[in-house]
Amino acid sequence: MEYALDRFVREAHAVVASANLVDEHLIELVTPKPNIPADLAFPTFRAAKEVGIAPPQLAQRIVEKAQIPAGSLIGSVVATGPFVNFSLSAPGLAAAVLDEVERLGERYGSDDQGTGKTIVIDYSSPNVAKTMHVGHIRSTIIGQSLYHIFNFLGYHVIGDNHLGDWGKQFGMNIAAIVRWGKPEGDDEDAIAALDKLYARYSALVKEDEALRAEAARWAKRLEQNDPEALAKREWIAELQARAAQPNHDDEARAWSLKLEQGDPLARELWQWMVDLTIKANQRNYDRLGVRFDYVLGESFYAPMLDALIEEAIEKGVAYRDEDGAVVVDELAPGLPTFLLQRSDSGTLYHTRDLACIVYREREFRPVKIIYVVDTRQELHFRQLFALARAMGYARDIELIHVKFGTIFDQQGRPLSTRAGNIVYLADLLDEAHARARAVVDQASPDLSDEEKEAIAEAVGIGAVIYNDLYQDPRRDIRLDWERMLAIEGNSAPYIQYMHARCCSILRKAAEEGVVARHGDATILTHPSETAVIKQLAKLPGAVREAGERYAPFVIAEWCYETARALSAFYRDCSVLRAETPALRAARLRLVAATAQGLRNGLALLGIKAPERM
RNA sequence: GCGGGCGUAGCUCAGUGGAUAGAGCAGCGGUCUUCUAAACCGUUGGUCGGGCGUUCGAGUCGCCCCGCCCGCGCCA
Repeated sequence: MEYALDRFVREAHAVVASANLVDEHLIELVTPKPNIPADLAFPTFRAAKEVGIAPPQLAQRIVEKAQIPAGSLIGSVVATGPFVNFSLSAPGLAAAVLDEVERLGERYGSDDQGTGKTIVIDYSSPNVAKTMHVGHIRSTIIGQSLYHIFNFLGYHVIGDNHLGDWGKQFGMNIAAIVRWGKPEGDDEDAIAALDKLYARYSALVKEDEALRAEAARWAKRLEQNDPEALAKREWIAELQARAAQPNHDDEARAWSLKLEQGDPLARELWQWMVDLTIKANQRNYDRLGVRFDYVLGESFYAPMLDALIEEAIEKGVAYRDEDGAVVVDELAPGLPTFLLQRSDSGTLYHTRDLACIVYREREFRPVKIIYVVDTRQELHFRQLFALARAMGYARDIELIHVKFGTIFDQQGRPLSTRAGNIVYLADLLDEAHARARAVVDQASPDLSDEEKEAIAEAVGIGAVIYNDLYQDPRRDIRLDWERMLAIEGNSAPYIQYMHARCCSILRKAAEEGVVARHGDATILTHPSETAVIKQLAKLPGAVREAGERYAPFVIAEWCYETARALSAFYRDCSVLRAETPALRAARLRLVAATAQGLRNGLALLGIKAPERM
């Protein structure tokens, strides 16, 4: 699709080309820094070298030969040293952009580049039988935003919540339930109880590990004829005997195997946990505006695994070692080996993820599969992608791991039940809501309680979402409530507030019976007006860039810049008390368009835009 | 040891080969009888971790160091 700025770039390109001084392939246009009074620039350095004249001379000659066609969006072309600087025609841009926004409405900024193509996004993917905590928020929020962005770019997007509902962790859960009994209570309570059981069981596993490690240490000292060890011979033998007994880890692994093999009790407990978790998570998803097209957990792929393991062996990318484990050796230089099957015949997550790729390829024929997963799993995905390719799968699919950093507590420690520093997602959202509510109560006491609640929810949740989307997600982050729930400065509430101000103006205009529809946009030439219009014009490009970079923060940045531009306009240009009725009408169109643009941008982030705050 | 990531203002971060490196927070000083003060204005604050190189031009690309984080076959 060609938007106003696309046309501007095309026209500028044509102007340079038509001077017949430089080759097409040497024409690269760049966006100047904000302090340069231009909207597009052609740096002539490389072309000048090719042509054999000094850059400033070349720039000068291009400008001399430049012919701006009638109706062009180019307002002026000047040579500034070695640069050819193009400026937009403010009236022309205003007319074009407002027209586009009004014509496309909530589709303004969308594109058709993805038409007919499918993208699968794998996001959120919490573990079953665990309460969702802040650690799950990043994948959920980034994934949902990417869903909106690619959808807006015209792709058919499939969102899949790849639940962690299989594997040894369920062996642990089941073993714990068998040992200590099935928790009672409602969904959330039962899951909280399961969290505790799991922690209790892992502690035992850790103890076992310590025991085996100690036994091994003494065995080694014994081998080396260490005097102390020799003296404690009997005690060591007893220690080794204890360590050699099947322990909690073995028990868990056995239960996970039983689960895979369809043991009725294991299946029943597993199903109970899955249902429980899906129900409990739904409330978080509803609050965050997160929706999935599929919820296919790891268990879904279980029936495919045996055949795939055989296939991997037949194709020579894997082999069964002497213990019976199926091993995949270096698929590429420096890529560590990994397993597809345990020596006790249980499967592993690589196996299930491989099956998942095969399934998605067959069912959805996507052009991309995007995994929104913690950066710590980088190696896993490199191995997985290499394996899929080595087996001949996903030849025409781009496999993409969108990585993000880990959340640590304020002291920089990992979040863990043992450290007791877990922050649950629901608690975070509640706190965000409460803080926003306090501000609403103070700022807008006249609103109904119902309206205040809705605003507090939109603003509080918006703040949380924005906090995860406003920057490049690769860095690790420290849990900081003040920052996560920020409602000032570069934050969702600021953007929402500017949107609400637009709505307020439009509401008052409607009350006064002012009609905006036929306002002449070409009279919007005040610098603050032009700045807002230029921002609006940038949305389509921001959406494309966000897609190319898998980076919602590009949209967040656009929203913030737009809100700031609106703020300056709000300060400099009165709408309802504009100097003339024509100006008032034109500004009303601009305000309506800005509100629309902000709504669209926020929607791509998954953030609501209340009309009042 | 090998692999990945990060390092830009006191703090959190933009800056994807171009012109004088930008925001927010925090600090300091101002602005509500005027379309919502969740706002606005002014101001303080930088050896872009260090070095060498490539280039007309490097925060950005390459190499080498330094620091921090993460990962590396029977967990996910």
